[in-house]
Amino acid sequence: MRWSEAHIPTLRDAPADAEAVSHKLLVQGGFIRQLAAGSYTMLPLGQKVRLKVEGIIREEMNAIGGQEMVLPTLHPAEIWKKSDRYDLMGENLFRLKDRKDVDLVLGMTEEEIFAILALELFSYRDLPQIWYQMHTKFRDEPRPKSGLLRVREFTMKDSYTLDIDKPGLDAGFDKHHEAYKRMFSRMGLEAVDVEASSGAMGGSESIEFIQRSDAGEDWVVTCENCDYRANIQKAVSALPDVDDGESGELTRFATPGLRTINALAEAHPDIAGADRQIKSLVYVIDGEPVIVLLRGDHELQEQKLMDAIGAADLRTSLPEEIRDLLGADPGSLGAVGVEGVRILADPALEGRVRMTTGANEDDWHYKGVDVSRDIDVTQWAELRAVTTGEKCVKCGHSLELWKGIEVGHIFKLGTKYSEAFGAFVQDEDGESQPIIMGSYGIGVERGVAAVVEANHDENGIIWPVSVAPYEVVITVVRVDEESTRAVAEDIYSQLRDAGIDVLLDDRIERPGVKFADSELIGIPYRITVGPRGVAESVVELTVRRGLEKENVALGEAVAALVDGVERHRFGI
RNA sequence: CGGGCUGUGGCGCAGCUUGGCUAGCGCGCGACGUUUGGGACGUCGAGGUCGUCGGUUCGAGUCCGACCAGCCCGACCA
Repeated sequence: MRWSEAHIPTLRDAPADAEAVSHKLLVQGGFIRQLAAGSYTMLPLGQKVRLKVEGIIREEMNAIGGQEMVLPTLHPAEIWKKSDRYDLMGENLFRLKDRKDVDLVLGMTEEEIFAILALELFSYRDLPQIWYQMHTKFRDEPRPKSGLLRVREFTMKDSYTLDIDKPGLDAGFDKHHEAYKRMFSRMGLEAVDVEASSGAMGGSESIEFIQRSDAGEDWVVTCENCDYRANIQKAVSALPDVDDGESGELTRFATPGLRTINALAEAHPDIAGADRQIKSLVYVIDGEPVIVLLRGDHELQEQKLMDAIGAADLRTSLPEEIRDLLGADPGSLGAVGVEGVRILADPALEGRVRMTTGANEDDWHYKGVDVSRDIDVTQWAELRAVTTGEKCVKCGHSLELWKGIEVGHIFKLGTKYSEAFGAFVQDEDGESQPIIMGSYGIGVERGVAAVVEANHDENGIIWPVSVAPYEVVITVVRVDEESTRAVAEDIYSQLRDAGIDVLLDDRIERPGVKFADSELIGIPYRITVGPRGVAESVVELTVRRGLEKENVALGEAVAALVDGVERHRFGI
């Protein structure tokens, strides 16, 4: 492409409120434009990158036997009602009506539709299958943000495995796991695979791929020593053993004005250090009140609570609801003797004695609480949030907490959707079995943004060759100079003939502008052709990463570029 | 949904407190000329329903109200 004929609207002034670097650089470089909150145009440059990312994903999906198709994004609401997700997905699901007043939704993921396609499978002999598409997904996000990192309309590669049994599912899952590692590495990411919560998708095992970045929204826990890594929504840690001594007598005592864990701990350090208190929280989960118990110095990880109950919706209780339920205000709450309410407790409380907790009467607490004796725990579940420095459950070394971008997520779904839609096949014995599904997603544009977050410097983007909009830019220093121009044109056609994706900067601009623009938009190789070099039969080769320059003899330039590009085209 | 902020040529902003007549600045854009190995300069020029609606006023970009949109901080996801 000739730059003079291309639409590459670079901007010198960045959007002032662009928080994420990728957002700023993609806008400045003329890759994307915002239309509305969470709605972006891919300009020619952006679309080229997107297509390259899709190409990598497609190659790796096909390599594991994936078959690409395209499903509708406009779905009858009825289908979503059938899988129960019409309600489950809440406000995030875009809903609309057609002219006949029929309820429709815009697809936010497509387990349902693929399960319906699976109705055409009848025998275990038809399995396994890996089906996928790359298509638009719609999500009415409460808060789109950070440019392409969190949007309402985006391209997702979503694939689904269909298997007759658990080993089949495991195999399909592992294939995806490996394919995902290759994809991310090929596009220039160092995404880490971590244990994750399955959330609203349903399913058992799940792994997220997280690219370390402060622009991200996910917190990841990793061990400094071993291979333990998990999303904070799932992460666990080892706690030092506690010796409370002998169980004692349950006793009420007055605590006027002491409404917080800290206040109580300060007033009664002997019996009520934060780690000797029971923190009692009241939530409303899917409409039902639930009491959540944690050690006083621990914080609740809400996703764990959702997962423990298999809940779709969660909120903290209102003060008046709490008063109706327990008869006291927050600050004096507890679960001792409470009946008829679901009580979840964190394992850090298991077996603890001589604990302190609220007595469900304002300004009164209990001491000498023996958890197993005094509290009727309905369900024990990992609920607390891991913090930095706690110890790894696998090896005992310290855990680190860091922030990243979720670029991919793979789930073992099970039979939820096949059962809902009746996707059964006959097994070897002629028995009808629900197809076991797995579901695997990658956000394409988010991937593009993550690449930029991970590959840039103060001058702009540094695209890996594998996803660069152009692999080489030829910067013509003096377009008006006949001989210079002729040399540039010659290199241009040679590179094109060699199959290189090349951009010829033939704009009538000063050199400084061209250098700056080529660095901003991040083309990995630049060949500078100017009268000075041409006079000596050399051109200047610049590698974007590091901006190191060297003069290359005219006759060798094309070969050097082709070699460089081809060595990095399939990943760095 | 709660909290904070913003809306003025394509982009980035000033003007608003203290209404006043032709609404400015930088970048970008067009023409001409001089320039051209790191974001040039001169001259001329094009381009704006001041987010929308309503109100106050002789007069509203400026004051008041409602609404809309966008951004940022908190609860969700590729």
